[in-house]
Parts: sequence; C-alpha cells; structure tokens
Amino acid sequence: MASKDKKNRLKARLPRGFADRDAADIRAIDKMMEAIRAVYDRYGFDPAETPFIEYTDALGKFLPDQDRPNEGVFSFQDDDEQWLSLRYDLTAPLARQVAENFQDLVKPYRSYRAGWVFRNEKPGPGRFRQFLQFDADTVGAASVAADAEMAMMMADVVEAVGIERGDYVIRVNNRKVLDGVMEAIGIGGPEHLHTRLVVLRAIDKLDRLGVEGVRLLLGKGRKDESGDFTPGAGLSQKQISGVMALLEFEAFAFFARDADDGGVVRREPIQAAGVDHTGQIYTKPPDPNAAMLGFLGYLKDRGIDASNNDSLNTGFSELNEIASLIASAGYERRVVIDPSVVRGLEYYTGPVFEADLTFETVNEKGQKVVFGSVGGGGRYDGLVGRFGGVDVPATGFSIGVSRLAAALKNLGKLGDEAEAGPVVVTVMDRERIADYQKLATTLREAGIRAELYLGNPKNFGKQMQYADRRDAPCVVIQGSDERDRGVVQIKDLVEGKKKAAAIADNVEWREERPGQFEVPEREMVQAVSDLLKRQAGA
RNA sequence: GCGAACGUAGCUCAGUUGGUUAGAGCGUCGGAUUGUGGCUCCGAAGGUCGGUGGUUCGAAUCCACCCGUUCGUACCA
Repeated sequence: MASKDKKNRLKARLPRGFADRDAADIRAIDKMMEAIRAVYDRYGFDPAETPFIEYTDALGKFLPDQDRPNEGVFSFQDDDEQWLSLRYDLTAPLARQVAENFQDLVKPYRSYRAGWVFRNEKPGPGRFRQFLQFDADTVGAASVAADAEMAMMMADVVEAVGIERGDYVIRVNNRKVLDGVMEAIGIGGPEHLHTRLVVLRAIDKLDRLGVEGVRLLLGKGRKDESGDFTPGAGLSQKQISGVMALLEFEAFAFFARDADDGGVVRREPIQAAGVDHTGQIYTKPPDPNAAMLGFLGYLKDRGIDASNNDSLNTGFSELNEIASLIASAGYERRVVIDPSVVRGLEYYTGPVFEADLTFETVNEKGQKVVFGSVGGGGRYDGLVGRFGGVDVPATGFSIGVSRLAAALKNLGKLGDEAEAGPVVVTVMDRERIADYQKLATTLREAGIRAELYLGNPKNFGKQMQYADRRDAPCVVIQGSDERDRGVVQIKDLVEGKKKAAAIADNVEWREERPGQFEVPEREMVQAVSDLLKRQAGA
C-alpha cells in the first residue's frame, strides 16, 4: 500500500558510493568481462571464485594495537564474536584460498577471478564503494618470466576490451629499485618505515603534481590550492636529489624508445638537471651494466654511494630481464619501464605494473577527463606465507572493470550497440489472449525474442507506443479480420519510422500504416526472421 | 579527515532589497484517437523550496548546525 502520510513516508534512496545497474550497463560489462576472460583462458589460466566475506584477519586488516578492523573495510562480528569483512580486493582472498588448499593445487597455479569488492572510503565520480575487479595471478612461480607474462597479458586485456594500441601503456617498475635507492640515502631501516611510505606516496603523485610537487613532498611539505598543507618526508637536499634521480636519470632514457617514434603517448617532459627527459619508454633490451653503472655514477655525483646496494642491483637486472622478455615477444611498444610506478604500498615485493590510459576525453558535461590507471599489479611473494609455512612466490594483476567501463563509455565504445527489443505481439481481441500467447511462443521457439503485450489492451495506440519505447523491431497484429483469413499483420517499426518521416498529418499517418505488411500465419516466423536479418544488415 | 562552492517539481533551471496562493521548459499521466508509434492540440498530477533550529509582523531569500552533491587535498591497506 502506498503511504499517504508524506511526512513519514519511507524515502527511496541509495547509500552513497553504490550504484544500480541498468540493462545497458549490465550487457556492456558482461561483454567486456567475456573479452577479458577469453584472454586469460588463452594464456592458460583457469577460473576460480571465493566468497565476498572473509575473516578479517585473513585480509590482514586489523588496526595496529587494536582488536578492531581497520577503517576502510566493511566489517561485522559473527555470532561467535569473530570479525568478518567484505573483501576489499581479490588478492588477499586468493592468498587465503591457495594457503588453505596448497597440497591440492598444481603449481605454478594459474587462475583468474572476477567479482565485486568493497571499500568503505569516500566515494566520488568513478569511485565507488562497491566495484568490479577482474584479476589474474600466478602462484608458485618465482621467475620474472611470470611477471613479464602478466605485463603482456595486461596489454592484451586492455586491447581486447577495445582500447587501441597507443591509447594505453603498461608501465613496469621494480620495488627493489625504489627500496635500493631509499636504502642508499639512509632511510632503509625499520625505524624509517614511515618515511619510506611518505617517499613512495610522493613519487606516486608525479603524474598529478609534477616534479616540483614531488620535490616539495620529499622535503618539508606542500600546500595545495585550498590552503591545506601536506607534510613531507623531511628529507635533506642530498636525499631528495637521490630520490629525484629515479625520475630524472637519463640512463632511463637508455631504456626509452625514440620519442619521435609514434604510437605511444607519454607524459609531459620532465625538466631536470639539463636533461630533457621525454617519456620513460623502454624498447630494446638494454645493457643492464651500463644502465646500472650510469645510474650509480649519477647518484655518486650527488654524493650518494650505492655501489654495493644489492636491492638496486637485483632490481635493475630483473627489470632488464623483463624488458628482454617483452621485447622478444614483440610487446616493447606496449609495455614500458617507468621508475615512478609505485603501486600500492604494502605487500608488493618486486616487479610492479600499472595499466594507464593515455588519451583524454570529455564527459557528458564537456569536462576534460584523463582516466589514468585502470589496473595494476605486481609480485607479492610474502602474502601466501602469512598463513604459516614458507613464502610462496606469486605475481598477478587486477583490472578495474568499473573504471575501464567508464572510460570506454566516454570513448563511445561501450553499449553503442543497444540490444534490440523483443517482437511485441499485440492484443487486438482480449478474448483471444491465449491465441496471442501462442504466437509469442511460436516466435520464441524459433529463437526470436518475443513478448505478449501485458498492459491494458483497450487502447491499441498504447500498445504501439509501448512497442516503440521497447525498441521492438516489429509488432505482430491479428484482429478478427486477419484471424478469419488465417493471416497476421507484421509492422516493421524501424522501416515504418523512416517511411513516416514525410507524413505530417496524423490521420494520413494512421491510415498509411507505414512499414506494415501481411503474411499467412504459418509464415510468420519466416517473415519476422527475414525482417530481423534485414534490420541487422541495415 | 581538511578547505571551498552548491542544494527550488522526475530532469534543467527562474524566483526582484525578506512581502499574498513558489513559476517555466522538458518529462510523466489522461484525452482528442478504444484497428496503429511520430507531429499537433487540450487537460491533469507532481513542491515539507535538502533537514532542524533561530532572527523577523512575515523566510525559498538572513544566521547556526546537520545531511547531501561537486571541486581541490589527504587517505586508498
């Protein structure tokens, strides 16, 4: 019963950060997911699924020094007082699943999973509290070949959903390189954990804040336009120059492809120390020793000695190996090395990757939009080991399906082929509903989407209006006339609309019956399917 | 979380220095037209002016707080 009491009427409202999905969204996203799934299948990955809810400790999300889950994750207590949480990504549940079934899995275990994840954070445009991710992971492979494969598969996935080559780039970095540099400038120990996090966050903001913004964040801090002050890492000038070396050093241009070579979009040139460093684009297998030595020398010029730094050394050689694998597989134009990629702050232990869209579009409101990251991943060798037992090497990545869909929508590549509506069987004579139902059934049995008009049939015009709004390709009409003669009228709504364009007078419009023709009832299916074919071809 | 802007019908918006009964366009619904979509015409429904409290003879308008949206920033495990 509808409530007449307006004041206390229940208000229909959706919690912020959540969204309803309509038919067009669902169809478009299903199609995207299918395209992604096909890529993973082709690489030999198998599907897997875990539930939405895990024990909070399995997600690793307790506040330090408190027995309550971290904010940012939706949590509640079970009837036995144990904390449960909605998953906030698909990687932690995977680690749990692998640890729990370790004996039974064939290693390396290659799997993919898609699903909703939940984050209790401030939502915004394109940022939801429930969204879709689609992950692929290889567990039990320590080789960087597994990481290189991930990076290449990411490129394939982005292309599979309709982003063109050159409109995206997969950036690859190695956490060991970042760690090595931080170690070299003296913030390596456990007591500097916080500082390291601040440094990583600062580097992560290169795209948005530019070199100077990053520099400020590494030092004392930065005040934004609103006057809000963000405290920096408090590094010395020397330390800052060491970190900035990562972003400036021309040896990375050594990894970079020729900037004149089209097809890859790059970020704004970074001006630094006389180096015009355009784009961190990797192409040919570089000489790791030369790059390494060059970078060490660059640091040395700034008073930083990193010559015995294992992290840096390993990081460089891993990056080099990845670059070689990528080049020999022919992906060098799609996958690049970029020392500013940070990705997540906690569990990554080695190579990290990020898929970025590089084109700009305008949204419905005409505002310029750059989508940026639509997916990311990396190596997380410690995650499975948290559940006891030895560390298990693992690498994987995640595609942000919802964000990718938003990007495709702006590109006009999503949902532009709207599903045709059903054929509508109209009701001319309400005593004969059963006959009309049978017509609909006959069409369905032939595989044609069809429905019987179920509204009030008294005004035939309403039925036509309904069919029109449903995007019906045609309607089937059978009044007593037609029934007596064993025929049906088929009215092609698309054709009718075209023909009617010239008709201005309503009486003429109705008498003309544009697009309408008559066939014997037993030829209805054939006639309708011919019509559908005609429309599909047009 | 911090800062700012905004909040009037389903949507987009008008609403005078605080002054009768808050308007328009689009959309919705009904009718002209119960055997034919669009166009046209006629009519109707739809508002606690985001909420609460305050100032005032009087508040959509001024003030405070709250909620929501947007932008920037932080956070994003």
